[in-house]
Amino acid sequence: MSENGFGEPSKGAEQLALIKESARKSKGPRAKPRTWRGAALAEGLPVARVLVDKGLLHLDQYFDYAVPAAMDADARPGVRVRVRFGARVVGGRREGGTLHDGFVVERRADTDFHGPLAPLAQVLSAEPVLGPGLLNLCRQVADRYAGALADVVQLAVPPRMARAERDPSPDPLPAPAAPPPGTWTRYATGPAFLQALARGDAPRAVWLALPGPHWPQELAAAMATALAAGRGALAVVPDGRAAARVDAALTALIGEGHHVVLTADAGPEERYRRWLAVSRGSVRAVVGTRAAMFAPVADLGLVALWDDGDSSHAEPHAPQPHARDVLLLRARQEQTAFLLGGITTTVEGAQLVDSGWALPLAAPREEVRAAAPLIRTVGDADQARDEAARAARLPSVAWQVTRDALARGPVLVQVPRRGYVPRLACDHCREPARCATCAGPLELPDQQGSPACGWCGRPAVDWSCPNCAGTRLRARVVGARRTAEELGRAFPRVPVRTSGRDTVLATVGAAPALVIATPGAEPVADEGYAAALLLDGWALLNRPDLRAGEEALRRWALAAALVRPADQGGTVVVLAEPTLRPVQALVRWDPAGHARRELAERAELRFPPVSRMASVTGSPGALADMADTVRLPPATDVLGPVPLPQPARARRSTAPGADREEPRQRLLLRVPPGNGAALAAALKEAQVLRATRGGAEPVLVRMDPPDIG
DNA sequence: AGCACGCCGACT
DNA sequence: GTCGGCGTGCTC
Repeated sequence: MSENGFGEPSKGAEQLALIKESARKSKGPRAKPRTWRGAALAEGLPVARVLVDKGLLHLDQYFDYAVPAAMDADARPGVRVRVRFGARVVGGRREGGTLHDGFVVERRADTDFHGPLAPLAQVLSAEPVLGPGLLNLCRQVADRYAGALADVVQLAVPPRMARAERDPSPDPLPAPAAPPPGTWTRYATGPAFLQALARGDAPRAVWLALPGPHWPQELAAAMATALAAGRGALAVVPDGRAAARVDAALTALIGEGHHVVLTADAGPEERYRRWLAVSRGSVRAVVGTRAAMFAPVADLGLVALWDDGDSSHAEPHAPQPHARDVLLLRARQEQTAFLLGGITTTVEGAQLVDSGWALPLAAPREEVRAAAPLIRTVGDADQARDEAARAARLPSVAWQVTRDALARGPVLVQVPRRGYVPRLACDHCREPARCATCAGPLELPDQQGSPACGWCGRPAVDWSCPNCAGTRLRARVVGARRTAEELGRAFPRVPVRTSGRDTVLATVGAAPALVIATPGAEPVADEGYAAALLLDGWALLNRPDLRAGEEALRRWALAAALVRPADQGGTVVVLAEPTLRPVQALVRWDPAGHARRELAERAELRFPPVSRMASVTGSPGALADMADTVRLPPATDVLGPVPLPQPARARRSTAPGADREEPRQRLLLRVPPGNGAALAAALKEAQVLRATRGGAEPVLVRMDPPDIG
């Protein structure tokens, strides 16, 4: 092995001969590695199989590179490297080619590439960040979503921070003692689930958490039990606030040093430092937000996901994997326990139970009654009878409950987002009002202004409802700030706190206060809220979305779960029709029943998640070409194509020529249960074919699109 | 995707 | 006679 691997004369001559030989087209699948330039190669395993970091489907394969002797020690599987890629052969020389990042996935003695190998340009770091387990997971996620491996790896491996890498990680602590079951005893099968974890088994449960403040401790106890059994544990939660609560609970249970928190607010370097501690096996428990779903926990024994209905669990970057699916893949691949918890249950959660893969983990009825607040509804009929409501935007029940509760503690007011810009609907039939010209939503731009289109800005003159021919408009939602002002005026001696998009409060004290919050930004009250007003009733339910009911129930229940139990006077007033299914589910506090009924309905209508779906988006021509190319599984339904409305985009089209773009259309593909993988594979194959063929316009493929009307 | 090779029209 | 159109094909 030569110290300086490059340019040794005798070897250089040999290489030249090999280059000439290669021009004669060598045969046989196991060619000995040959390389350009006069590099001395690593002696033992001179070939590195490299995943080149280019998110291109038709380059979704490994490339072999020669390992210069000088890089032999560092170029281990999993390390980051830089390689020259895309060079051309001119005469006997390689020219051009740009440097790309990549990962060594394997060291080999030989290659099946029929040609001379380019050498690795550089080993960026000797840290093996993409180990076999993580690589395998990324591969499965890429396949599941018809995406490119490199795209998934980019989501899974954080960017390198050299300083964090230099420092050693702490020595691993011995496993902590198993915690007592605590409030898990409130659930029928709670202790049994923990016992199975303690034995090192892999129980799987869909956990309908009781309302109230205990879920972070319960989640932490499950993790600590897995740790005590000598296994690792991973919990993914929707946001930093939830992560902080589980972190605090875990620290209280087993102290510091056993776990890390992986969230964005730690900053990139600290986050990478913690990630390395996990990757190096120093720490075996992780609490984090979405990206933590890939955390390479050693000997994983439990994966948990909290509130899988929260939209932040859907990764926005290609191929847009959902944390629930990634953790399901991990539970299967790594043979771990699985805990899908929430105040409500999604249809996907209900399906895991329905299929028998997971068991329901729920509390008996009397525990629910002891934990849930009293729910009161105010429907349209009540509001019509209520003169105070018409004058003052809030029904008198809400005023009474608020006044009453403010004597005992804080009151939470859940208001819809969007400040002062209420959208408009037909006063008679409640159909959302749309612009006659562009079908955009009609809005009231300011308090005194006249209604206008939110997309094209045209004023709505002579509006009439296409549904019922009504001519009067009403505000669909009351702006958050306005409600806050009104309530503040009504209770002048009570402090008003607001928590929303820009300023999210984590907690509020036990003293009387009005806490105005948008959905998802509700602070936790130290001793629970005395009452909650849920004011965004039909704004939530009116959305043209398959999940509108589930999502409304989820947001209401999350807010209601912060209120004291009914026997301590906890009351929730929800402004919504009491006959609607999600409203009834809230009143009876039966989110699991709601999810089961939604699931049954989806099954009947052959909607996801019972059937699997993919959407293909592009110009009409490109879609037709894609349809000709793809070899779909036999039982595929092809729905559409339908034109896709282009909201937002139309208003701020900055790209030149954006407006002469063809209208985009969407094709939906639906397969029966069990054919999702075949559909993904077929779409990926067609994408590769089309991209390789050249000249074809790209289309966007998305598995399990979340936004189908 | 980039990037270069390759085979047909209007220019010094 | 050449410069250059972007069709086609490859990237270890």
